[in-house]
Amino acid sequence: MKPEDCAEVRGIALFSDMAEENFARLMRGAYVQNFPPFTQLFEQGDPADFLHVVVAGGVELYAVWSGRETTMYVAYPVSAFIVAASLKDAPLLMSARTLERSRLVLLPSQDVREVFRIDHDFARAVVDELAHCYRGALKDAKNVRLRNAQERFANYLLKRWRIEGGADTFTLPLEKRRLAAKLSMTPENLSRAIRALQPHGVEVDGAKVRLTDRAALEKLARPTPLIDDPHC
Amino acid sequence: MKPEDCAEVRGIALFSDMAEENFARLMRGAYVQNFPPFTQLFEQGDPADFLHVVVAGGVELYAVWSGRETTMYVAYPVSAFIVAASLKDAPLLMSARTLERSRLVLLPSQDVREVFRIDHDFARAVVDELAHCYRGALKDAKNVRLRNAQERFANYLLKRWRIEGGADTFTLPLEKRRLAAKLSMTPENLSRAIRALQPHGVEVDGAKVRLTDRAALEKLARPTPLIDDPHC
DNA sequence: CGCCGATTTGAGAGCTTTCAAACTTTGTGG
DNA sequence: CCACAAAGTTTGAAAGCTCTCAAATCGGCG
Repeated sequence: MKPEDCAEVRGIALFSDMAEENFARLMRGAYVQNFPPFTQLFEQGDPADFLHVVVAGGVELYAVWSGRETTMYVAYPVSAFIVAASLKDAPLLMSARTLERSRLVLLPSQDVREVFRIDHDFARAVVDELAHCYRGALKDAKNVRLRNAQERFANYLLKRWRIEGGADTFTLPLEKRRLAAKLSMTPENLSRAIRALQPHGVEVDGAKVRLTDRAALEKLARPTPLIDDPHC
Repeated sequence: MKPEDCAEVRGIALFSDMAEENFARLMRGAYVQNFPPFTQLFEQGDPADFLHVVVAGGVELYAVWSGRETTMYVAYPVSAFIVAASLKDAPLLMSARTLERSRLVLLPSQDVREVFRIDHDFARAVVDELAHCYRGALKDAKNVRLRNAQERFANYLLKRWRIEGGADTFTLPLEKRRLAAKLSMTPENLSRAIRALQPHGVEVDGAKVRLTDRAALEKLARPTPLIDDPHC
C-alpha cells in the first residue's frame, strides 16, 4: 500500500478525523488494486466483504431485477461506497462495475466494524457519511419522481455551471451515455432533452456546452437547494 | 410526559440500548402531542428542530416541487422519522402531515445531538437506524425503477401475506388511495393493477383480499429479499 | 480511407397520468 | 330507519413521457 494511496483515502471526510493509530490499523489490512474498464467488482446479493474507496477512475453502481437494469449511482474519486452494507454486514443491494480504468482501495469490512467500535471520531464520521448518503438518496428520488428528463438535464447543466465557477461555456465531464444513466434516462432521451433545451439558451456541441440565456434556463429548470444542493 | 409514552419510545431499537440516564435526559425535554387528521406537521425546507416519533396514528412524508407532489414514505407506530436531518441540523427534505388522528413524541434536536455525542450505545443505534433508512431508500428506488405498478402491488400483497402469517385472506391496513401513494402510483392505477391481478389468483373486495393461487402470483411478482425484505 | 463505437433521429409501443363521469361506501341528520 | 351528502373507488378515453428498436449520422483511430 503506497503512501500516496493512503493519503488519498485519509483525505476524505470519512477518514480524516480518526486517530492516526486506528487509521494505520485500517490501512494494514487494505488492498489496492487497479481494474480495467468494465470490470465486474461485485454483484448484488454478495456479502459486503470490503468497504470500497475509488481513488481514480469511476464505478457504476446498478441494480438488476427480472432482466431489467438501472443505474443507481456513479462513484467518482475520491469517495467511499457500500458503507452501509459494510457496517451492517448485510448483503449488497447493488452490483458494481468500473466504467473506465480505475484504482480502488479495499478495506476489509471486519476491520472497519472493529475500528468503528473503538474510534468515536470515526463513528461520528460514519454517521455523517450515512446521513449524507441517505439524504442524497432522498434528493435523487425527488429529482426522478418530480421532474421529467428535460428538467433533470436542465438542472444538471445549472449545477455544472455553478461548479465550473460561472463560466458560460464548459465541458461535460462524462460521456453522454453515462450522463444519461446518471440522470436516469436513456441516451436517446438525453439527446432529445438537449434539443428541447436549444430554445432556452443551451448550445451543445459534442461535450462542449454554452449557456447563452441563463435566466431562461433557470425559469425552466427551477433549481432548488432541497434537490440540487449536494451539501444541503 | 406519561410513562406509557416513554415506554413506547424506549421500545424502539433506536432508543432501547442507551443508558437510562441519557434516555431520561432526552425525555425531559420532550413533548407529546396529539394531532387531528391531515394536520401539517412541517414543511420541506424547515429547520429540523425536533426528532419525531409516531406513537399512534400515521404520518405521510411527501415532497413537493413546482406544483407537483409525491409521497416519499409513510411512518407508522412506533418509529422515528427525520433522524438524519435532526442529527446534521440540516433543512428538512420532506414535508409531513398526519393521515389520521396521531400521537407524536417530539425530541428537541439539540438534545438528540448532545446525547449522541456522549452516549456511544445511542450513537451505534443511530448508525443502525441511518443505515437501515438508507438501504430502505435504495430498495424503494429499485422497486419503483425496476417494476411496474402491477408488479409492485403483487409484491406488496405477498409481503402482507407473509406478515399476516400466511392466511390466504386478510385485510388491507390502509385506505386504497394511501396504499397507492405508498406504492408510488395513482389511485386509478392501483385500481387497474387490482383488476389485472384477478387472473393470477387475487380477489379484492373492498379492503378484503383473498389469494387463491399463490404460486401464480409469485410467478408474476418474482419477489426478492434484495427489494422486499425490510430486514435484509 | 474505412471501421467501430457513440450519438442522433424517427417511428412505434408501453406504462402512467390526467380528466371526467359513474358508481360505491360512509357517515350524518332528519 | 331512511335519505342525503361527502368522500372514496372504479372505469373509460385521451394525452404525455419514456423506452425500445432500427436506421442514419458523426467521430476518432488504426
